[in-house]
Amino acid sequence: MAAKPESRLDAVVNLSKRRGFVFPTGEIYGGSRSAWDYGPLGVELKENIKRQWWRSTVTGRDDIVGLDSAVILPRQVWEASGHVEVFTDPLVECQSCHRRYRADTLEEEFAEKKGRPATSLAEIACANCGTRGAWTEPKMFSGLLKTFLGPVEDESGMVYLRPETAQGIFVNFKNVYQSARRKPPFGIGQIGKSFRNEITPGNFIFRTREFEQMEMEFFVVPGTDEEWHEYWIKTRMDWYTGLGLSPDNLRLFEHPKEKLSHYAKRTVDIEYKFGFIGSQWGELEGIANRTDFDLKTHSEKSGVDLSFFDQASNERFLPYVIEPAAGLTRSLMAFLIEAYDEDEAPNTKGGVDKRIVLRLDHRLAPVKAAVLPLSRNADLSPKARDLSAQLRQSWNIDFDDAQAIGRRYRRQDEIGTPFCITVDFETLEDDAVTIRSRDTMAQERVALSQVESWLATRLIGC
RNA sequence: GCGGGCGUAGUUCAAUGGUAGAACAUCAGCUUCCCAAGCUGACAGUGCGAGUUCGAUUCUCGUCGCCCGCUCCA
Repeated sequence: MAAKPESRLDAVVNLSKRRGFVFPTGEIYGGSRSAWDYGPLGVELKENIKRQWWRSTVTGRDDIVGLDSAVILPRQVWEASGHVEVFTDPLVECQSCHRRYRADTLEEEFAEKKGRPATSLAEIACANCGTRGAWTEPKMFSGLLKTFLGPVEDESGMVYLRPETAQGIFVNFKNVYQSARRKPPFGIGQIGKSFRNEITPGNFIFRTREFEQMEMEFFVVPGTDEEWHEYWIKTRMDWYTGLGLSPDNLRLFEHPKEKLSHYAKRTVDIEYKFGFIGSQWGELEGIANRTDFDLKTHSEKSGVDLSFFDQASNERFLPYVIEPAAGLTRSLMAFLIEAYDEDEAPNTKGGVDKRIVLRLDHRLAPVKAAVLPLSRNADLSPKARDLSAQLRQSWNIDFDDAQAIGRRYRRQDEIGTPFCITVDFETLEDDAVTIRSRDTMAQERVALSQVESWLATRLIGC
């Protein structure tokens, strides 16, 4: 492989394509920049990330339960939540220099500067080229994706694809706390796809129109919200570092007050140093204090009282919400970039070769172990196949008997497989195999009967 | 969406107005083969569409996609 990775990011994109982690969607028809497809290894990695999130955020706790709500919700949900309004901006373009602006922003800025509202856009000059009033007609741009339900494609059947999974949680708030017998502080977690009509998708899988989120809404007693917010910022940060992201590549970004979302009192992003051209850093997760905005607006608009009755104080209250909202596909990208490593390994010619290793946490590795007969051989192959069939009951196991053993090790290194189990000619005599570790390349002789328990103690949490 | 750049096997590159070649990768075979070994062979490409032309991968236009810069980014 003639590799000339200009950056870690490029190297990871290259590897992803080559080894089947991520493919461009609809590639044979020229592709669609809205999304990416996850190949055999990518889907395993993605499932592993989900599993870790679900365990740490839902099933591993006694104060959080799970939910899987629909992608398409009643239209009123998005009208109530404010998304229909906030996601729709009137855009105009300067016909002289082609720069685009939000029409409402232009008017606001004009009013601020002149101390009076503009009579029309014609009065406003382009900040870029100075041309006055050369604006195109304002065009409404909506960040929400639409589709139609029912037999007729008209306004009445128009529905939105969810731009966040959170609203499915809010509208089910009462269902969940009653059926699951919960009271604040408690949370509801959900993993699923969301859709946003991004103007500029890009940076590999970083920004796509179809993406996957891991969101949790944590409902708390008002007044305790700020404390819980801090708790979740720390807890979520620990999750990323616990699965291998270096603290050096992570940072917190506090949203400035004036730029907060329509629902938020305070938002802190966890950012990862992706190495993009320009800003380097990209958001992995936003942790927002959504106050009681959502429950309040849904109570008002639906007519269903979503407040919670507290028997101790004999009062009803609307819980505040702390929301850690993580981008699953973004974290997948971060884990890949973090894990990517090149080191040197001796070759048979007495020199050294570059070795590409994905140093993924064992819990995230798509393949946990590979069973490799030293040689494709009537004695070794069946023995190796039996072993892999046995281990496959517990883990995702690869079997490979093609080409030289050294090459097979390198192939497994490249996809982050923690262990390679080699069945060799001695195995026929001593019923033992060699287990080689990805990170150290060290080998250990283990009895066939002990292989499963040997792996089990090293693959805890997988 | 606008402006600029780019699009040749899986990857990295080459060549040409007369329908493309290499390396590495992949696959098959041989070799008792422990860190990308050797030998033999195989698969495989001009993003897509139209136009000009006797003939287009090459020229032109459109389209799709990628990269950079704007606009947007809950």
